Amino acid sequence: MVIVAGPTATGKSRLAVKIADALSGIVINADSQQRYRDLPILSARPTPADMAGVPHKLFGDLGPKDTGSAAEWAEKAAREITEAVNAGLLPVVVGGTGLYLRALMEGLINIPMIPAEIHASSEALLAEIGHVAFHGRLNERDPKIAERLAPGDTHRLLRAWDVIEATGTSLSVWQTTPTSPPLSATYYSIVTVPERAALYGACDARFHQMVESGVVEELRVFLDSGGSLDMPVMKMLGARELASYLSGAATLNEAIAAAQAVTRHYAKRQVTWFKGQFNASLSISTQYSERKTEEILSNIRHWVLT
RNA sequence: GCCCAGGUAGCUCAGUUGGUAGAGCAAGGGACUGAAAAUCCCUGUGUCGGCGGUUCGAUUCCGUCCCUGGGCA
Repeated sequence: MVIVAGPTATGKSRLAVKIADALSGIVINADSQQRYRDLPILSARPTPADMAGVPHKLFGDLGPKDTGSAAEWAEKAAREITEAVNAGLLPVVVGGTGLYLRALMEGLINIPMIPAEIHASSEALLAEIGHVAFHGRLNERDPKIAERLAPGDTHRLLRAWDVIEATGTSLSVWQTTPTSPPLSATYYSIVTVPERAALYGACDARFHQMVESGVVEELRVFLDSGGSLDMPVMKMLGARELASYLSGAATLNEAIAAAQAVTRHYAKRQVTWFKGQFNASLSISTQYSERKTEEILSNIRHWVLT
């Protein structure tokens, strides 16, 4: 299968469609936020026109209150991939969520599901005693993992606590167990990493484009029809910023500038991830553009043959 | 032309009772093993508007000039 990865706003979706179109494939989403059914403009989900007759999977499979996870996604993706291959189609997985791609390509450590009550009590404890004390407690239970975690690192602290509570074994021990991917496959992976100024320019321009396409109205309608700020969808970049405009706390221009800034920050984090955590078959050092299509396709064809 | 208030980091500003300066944001680097568009960690030299003067020493005091905003003519 083919993987198209890279930071946001680099033209991954268009490239994926080109590849799928040329090599009779289907596109499978590996972007955590584009899985949400709501707010398609804000998540930069491909429009029906963008999809250009190519089948697209795992776009919009989550409701606004759902929380996805890398492992759960990887299993779904593995099913879609198997199905596609059985139908004689080339799976083209596209997205910027690095952890999702890792879960698919390498697998995650095989820890049993944490019971919801345990996670809830971990959260309650953290809320009650605060980060520093919580980190201290973790250090008593599981010093090996605690020393690697910053006291402010909410998610990882909770995860480590959940794991020791639910399994009695340190997450650091679990992390030494071998991982295995949900399916065995070979990958041709492409990563788009443009030079910084171009990347940021693209982020800014794309958010501007979203405004022209009606994101503000999209969010207004969502919030007016039962959506609220504490739902998991609202971690979409720009959601809070635009909401503060809608509530009158900021001007539109301020909201746009703030949303562009968080988008840039995210893109930067992605660059760091793909640089350090992802080993690509082909790295493209600019935005994707139509002119590169032939070269990329011939690389893929060559890979298929070998 | 006159009178105020300013001119300090990319931006908004603090500050130094004279010993060459620091916050927020921006920016840069990094981490990442079932919330990942999440969650974190690290990084602050800049002719303190220009030129003179006083002083051992001036970003700080004095003079002058330039620039910006406001007011009066």
